[in-house]
Amino acid sequence: MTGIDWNQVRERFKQGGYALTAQRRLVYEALAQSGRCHTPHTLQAELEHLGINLTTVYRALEVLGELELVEHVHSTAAGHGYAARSGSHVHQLVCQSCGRVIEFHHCDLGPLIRRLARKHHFKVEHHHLELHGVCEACDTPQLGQEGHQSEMVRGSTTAT
Amino acid sequence: MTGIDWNQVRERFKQGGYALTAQRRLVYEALAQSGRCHTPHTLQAELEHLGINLTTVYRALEVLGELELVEHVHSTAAGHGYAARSGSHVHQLVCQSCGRVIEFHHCDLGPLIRRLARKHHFKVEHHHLELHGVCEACDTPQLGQEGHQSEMVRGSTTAT
DNA sequence: GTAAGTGCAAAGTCTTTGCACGTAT
DNA sequence: ATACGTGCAAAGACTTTGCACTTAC
Repeated sequence: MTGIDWNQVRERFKQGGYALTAQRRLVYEALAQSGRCHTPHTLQAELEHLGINLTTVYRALEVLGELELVEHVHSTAAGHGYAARSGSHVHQLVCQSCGRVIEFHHCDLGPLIRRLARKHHFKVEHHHLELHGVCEACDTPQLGQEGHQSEMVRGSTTAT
Repeated sequence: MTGIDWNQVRERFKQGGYALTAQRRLVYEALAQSGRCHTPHTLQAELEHLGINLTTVYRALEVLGELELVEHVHSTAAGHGYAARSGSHVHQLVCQSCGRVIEFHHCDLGPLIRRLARKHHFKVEHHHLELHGVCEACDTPQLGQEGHQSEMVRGSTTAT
């Protein structure tokens, strides 16, 4: 259940002029394989045993963001974080309970955008759409314990 | 060009159990009359001459947010900030150049949300939509200098 | 009159930066 | 071989908290 196209990732790094280091690969892998959103902190915690520094995680996320391999998510419940992204025009369904992220591409906002642009003489350049709610697993108690409960949500409970 | 319904604001405070103090009124007024998004920092700068503390601005914004009088905006260009909001289901057109915020209410996302909900068995509870671009004034150089160029954008250039 | 709000200063968080060492190309 | 990347520690930016004083209701 890996699903990461490393050749494509490698290519993306090359054309961006960045080196594909072990750390950057690990950060991306952790994000992509979890299928959830993470904060720099939770990613670092997950990669702790590999000796990866928090600073490195921040820097890796910055590079990955520039290469459009990860996306900033404003997950309201769990604070903000990052999630792996698959394309250039992507939106997310974010589970407020476990942080799971499901991407979708067709938002059908064209008509709305054209209407608003005309009405307000506003040149819309891009948009950000996020849907928040509860995923199937979290909505079904019996399925709820399917392993990795949100690292992210736990992580944000720093010192209550 | 005031347009603030103080009776409604007063009522909102009352039903929320908060006191409508001079400071809270000033913070809301500054936000609403500017029609732009601001950070706590820029708001405080604007209210500096009235002796309003940064801490107070933070606390006022928290209360105003709870009363749904202000909204958190993830304005990509200028960082994140707050903007006055008029209702309970609002979206924003944010000018990346001057921070101007234009609200709109009809997003027509119903069909999309139902489709995604069905497909992914996801219970969508709320959504966040923000459109970013360039407003008429900023797109028309001659009109560009219509007074208050973004306090916010300037503000974020803290120490370069 | 009393509970709630404010200002100030201090303490936390979260992020970024400088520098010497390590490593991918 | 060399420019780019990493780890560590320290600095910076942003936000929250404690406490005495003030104010709205």
